[in-house]
Amino acid sequence: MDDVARAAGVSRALVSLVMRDSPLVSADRRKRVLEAAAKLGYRPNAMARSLASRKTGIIGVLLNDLHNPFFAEIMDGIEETAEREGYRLLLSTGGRREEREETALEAMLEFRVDGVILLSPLLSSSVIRRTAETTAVVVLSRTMRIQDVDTVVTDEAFGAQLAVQHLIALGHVRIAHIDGGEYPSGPPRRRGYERAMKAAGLKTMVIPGDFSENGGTRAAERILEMDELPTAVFVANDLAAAGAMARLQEAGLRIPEDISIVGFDNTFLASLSQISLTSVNQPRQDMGELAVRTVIERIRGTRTETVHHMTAPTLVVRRSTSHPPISAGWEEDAAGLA
Amino acid sequence: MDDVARAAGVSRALVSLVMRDSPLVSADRRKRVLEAAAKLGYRPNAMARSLASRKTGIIGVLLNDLHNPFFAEIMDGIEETAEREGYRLLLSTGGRREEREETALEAMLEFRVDGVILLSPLLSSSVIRRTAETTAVVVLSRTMRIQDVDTVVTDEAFGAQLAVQHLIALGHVRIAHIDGGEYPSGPPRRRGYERAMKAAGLKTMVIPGDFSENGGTRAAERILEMDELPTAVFVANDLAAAGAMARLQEAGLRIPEDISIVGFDNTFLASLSQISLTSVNQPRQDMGELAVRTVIERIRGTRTETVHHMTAPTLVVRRSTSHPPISAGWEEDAAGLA
DNA sequence: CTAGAATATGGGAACGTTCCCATATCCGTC
DNA sequence: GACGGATATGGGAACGTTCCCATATTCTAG
Repeated sequence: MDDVARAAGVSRALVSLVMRDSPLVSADRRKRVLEAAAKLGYRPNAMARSLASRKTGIIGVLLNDLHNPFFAEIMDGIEETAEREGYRLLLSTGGRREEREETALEAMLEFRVDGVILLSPLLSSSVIRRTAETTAVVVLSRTMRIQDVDTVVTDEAFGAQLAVQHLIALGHVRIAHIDGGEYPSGPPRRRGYERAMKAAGLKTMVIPGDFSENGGTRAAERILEMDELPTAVFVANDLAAAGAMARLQEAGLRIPEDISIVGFDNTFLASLSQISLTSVNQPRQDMGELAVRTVIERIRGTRTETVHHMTAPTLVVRRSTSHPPISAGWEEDAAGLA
Repeated sequence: MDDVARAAGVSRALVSLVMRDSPLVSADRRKRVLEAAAKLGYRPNAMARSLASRKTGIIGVLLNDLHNPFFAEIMDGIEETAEREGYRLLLSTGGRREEREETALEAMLEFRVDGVILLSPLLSSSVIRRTAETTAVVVLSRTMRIQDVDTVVTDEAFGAQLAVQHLIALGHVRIAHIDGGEYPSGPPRRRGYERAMKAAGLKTMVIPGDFSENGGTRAAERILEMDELPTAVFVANDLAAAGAMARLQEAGLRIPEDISIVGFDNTFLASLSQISLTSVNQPRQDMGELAVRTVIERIRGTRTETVHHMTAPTLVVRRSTSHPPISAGWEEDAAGLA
């Protein structure tokens, strides 16, 4: 910077003003400075800048898992909004291990990021709460809701209700649920299923599962052993739904003629033509955008009370759902199909 | 830091030594400093540290596309190796647009990262070459090979040959190729196919395509119009292969009984039980590791000549390939099967 | 013309570290 | 019991910016 100032015949302070394109500098000088900078290949040092200005203009994003396409779409929303608001992003990954997440968070804080967005963190809420005392923090997760920390969550139970209501509207009565176990998202999705079934006066059938393809396959086997098969299955996520579909088809059932399937998350998987799965969609991009806005409000001090945002999912209907089979024996439906 | 020094009754320099856990400080003082730091909630400022030490210990990674699971696995390798070597990562995404990639790269350079890894960059090679003049740069890409810049690439043509040789070994003779068009990876994969077919004295059949599911579907339609169907198809990537499979099955062909399919990239897709696709696998994690090692060599100055690493793919065989149908009429194969 | 405001520029002290060198302390040795 | 050599500690100048305030210059109006 000194060199540039010398080459342009001005002071360091003026170069600084030009580089931050302040309006206070005359066109003449600005041009001279820019030319000198270009000739010398000068590039401002972001470290020094942040040190002197006591802010970095950086929002740290802690991703727990790069493999999950779910986060990629959230990142789209985050990136776009951050760019528009003039913030830079510092991504970091926790590799699905709490301990590594902690190190990664610590590293971000050492960089004095202005704010942090935690995507489905594994971190304990005490660590998160402590961090939030000194830095702007937003937790974006499917369910976690931490007192005194801003959050953006999805109304998972509502999503599950949408799925079940869709099946009921098609005429289904025997609707099973392959659940997601005790992972954070499992319980709310199960709860939504139970609530919608009860509201319609139907009997619930919950088959334990997890969020893996294999879990779906195993649960499908338990369904095949049942005396009277369900005509529809709501599965806790798309991957398990794909596993269940494969197993049911292998047993000779046609989808959706013999049995309808609904998934959750509307991942890339659901859109594949081999699978074409009706699925609950979360507004991922919007969630990312909301997270950025929320953290920026904190950074700028525009808002000081804690806020909990909740986004509503929608249902994307594909070829894996239709009316129940006539042989299932409900007169109304049979009539409806004729 | 001053506060910590005061609280521990030592000098700032000593605190600095303790924080970098230098062996020169006595156990007694070290303990006092650490206690004071903990009590005051002191966290070293990474910006100031880098500024003063003139190095950041950071390797920047420019990802062009978070959605592509391909990169997630490369990142696994990169993360693990970087951690082991004591480097931190600064991730950034280019969102598949050259101009945004350029901004992102510029931002990293402003942070004075010690080195940069570019994953399948869209950047022009002149920009990359210019960057490499001042900073350690490694380009990890499927094909791009830039003069004077270190690269890690996959031998894509070799992968294609593996696929074709596998089909030939199974007894196939009429083997078609749905290609990837002019995207960087299209030509080398096509070339590998052609080379392997010619080496076996077989006639090539190339159907133009792209890397999308739809492209695969359309190409499959062209195959269905052929007078004599091929008994096997090698598709330029998994996604297009899935599209082609769906269309061929819809036309009543069984896979692999009537027609065998091979994909490329061995993505998550290929492993799904609905698809179970034989596919060419790239050693992604190793590629990530290699990229980190290569850039570190440059940073440390252990090596000054340019190096081009090439990694060899392997073939993962699944249920989408088997012997050609007997009705295809090649005596030897029929005999072999009997 | 000139006072006073507005506009541009420059000077120097931060920012929170590391690094180099100087100094203080402690050993064992002859 | 002084002497060299380790071993620990401290002091102060970097690092490359921004920020605050002072000063120089230009403009405007009376």
